[in-house]
Parts: sequence; C-alpha cells; structure tokens
Amino acid sequence: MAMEWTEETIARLRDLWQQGLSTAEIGRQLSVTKNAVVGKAHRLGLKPRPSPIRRAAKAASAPAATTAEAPAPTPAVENTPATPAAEAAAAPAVTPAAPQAPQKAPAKAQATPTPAPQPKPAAAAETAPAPRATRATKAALRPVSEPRRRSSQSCCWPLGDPGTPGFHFCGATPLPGKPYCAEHAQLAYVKLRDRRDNVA
DNA sequence: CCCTGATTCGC
DNA sequence: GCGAATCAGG
Repeated sequence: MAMEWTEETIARLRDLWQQGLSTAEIGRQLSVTKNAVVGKAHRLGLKPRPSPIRRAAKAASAPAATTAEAPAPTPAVENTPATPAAEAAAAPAVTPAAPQAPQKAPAKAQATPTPAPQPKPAAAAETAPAPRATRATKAALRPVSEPRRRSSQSCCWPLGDPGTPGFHFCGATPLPGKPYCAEHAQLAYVKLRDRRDNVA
C-alpha cells in the first residue's frame, strides 16, 4: 500500500524538511524511507535544499535540437554555496521526536524547554550506543526563524496508532509556523538523538 | 563504509 | 502518485 500522504502527514513532512532535517531523518520519524521522503518532497514542489550531488546529465539528446535552446548562459557554475540550512541543518539542536505515543510513553523527559540555546548538545549525550546519527550530533544550527507556510489549522500530532480506527490527530490550534500545538511542540522538539524505532 | 540527496522507472 | 532501486557526491 502506498503511503497515504494526508494533509497532516504532508504538513509534518514540510515542517521537518524546512527544519533542515535530512531525508533519512524525516523518513525515520515519518516511518517511511528516505526515498519516499525525497520523492514526495519533489512532487510537492519543495526541495530547495543542498544537494550533495549533481547527477550526470542524462544523455537524453534532444531529438529535435531546437535552435531556440539554451537560454541559460551558465551563470553559476554549480550548486549554491550559500545554503544556510545546509550543514547546520544537518543536526538541528532540537529534533522532532518521533511522535509515538505521547500519551502512553512518558516521553524522554529530556525535553528541553529552551529551543536550541546550546551549541554543543552532544558530548554528554553519548551514553547509549546510538545506532546511527553520528554527524547528526555535531552541528547546532540557529533557531529557525521566518515562519512561513502555514502548516495546517490544526495540530497534526498523531495520537494512537496510524492505521487503526482510533488514530487521529490532536487538532488543537498549532503554533505559528508549526504543525503542532504548543503542548505537542514541546514533545515534538526534544533534545536530540532519541526516537528511531519508537514508533513501532 | 558511512552519510547525503536526485533521478529513474516499475508499480 | 508512490517509492525501491539506482545513481552520484562527500
């Protein structure tokens, strides 16, 4: 079954994407593969993010070599070096915790009330053998400002198990620029390196 | 080898 | 429309 990209799901995708999380990261939190994330992101039209590669131009030689072609005099050589959310974005000081069972699970309790004040969240967080997320610890980005793209008019924090009849979204009024309400935003933006397969 | 995202193509 | 497979760069 193809992933059901609901408005809420898309809102989450957009939010996390905009936060600068990697596709794999978003995928984990959304319980999809990075491919799904990047694929959907493309179709959604978002995706102005730093690309590590530039994929060789396919040899699809235009059958009809229209003379009125090549309007681009090759201004910039390649990718834009000025990507604000590039490196820093690789590991936001706060990463949305996987919204597993906010009500059931007592959360991680590590939730920091203050969003991203510390440049070095790592160090002490190296207790448990993190399955992954190595580089994810280094950077500490800036507090994302400029809230644009209204998410939805309702908090899209998932409650219950996705796919089950009881599953629903919070529905409360979200914070400006966020897909979650104030309460769930606190749960969502937990410190770092937590979550993974907590969604189960 | 790990990571990253991009594109292609069968479904 | 979806996403695995594949590609490509760091």
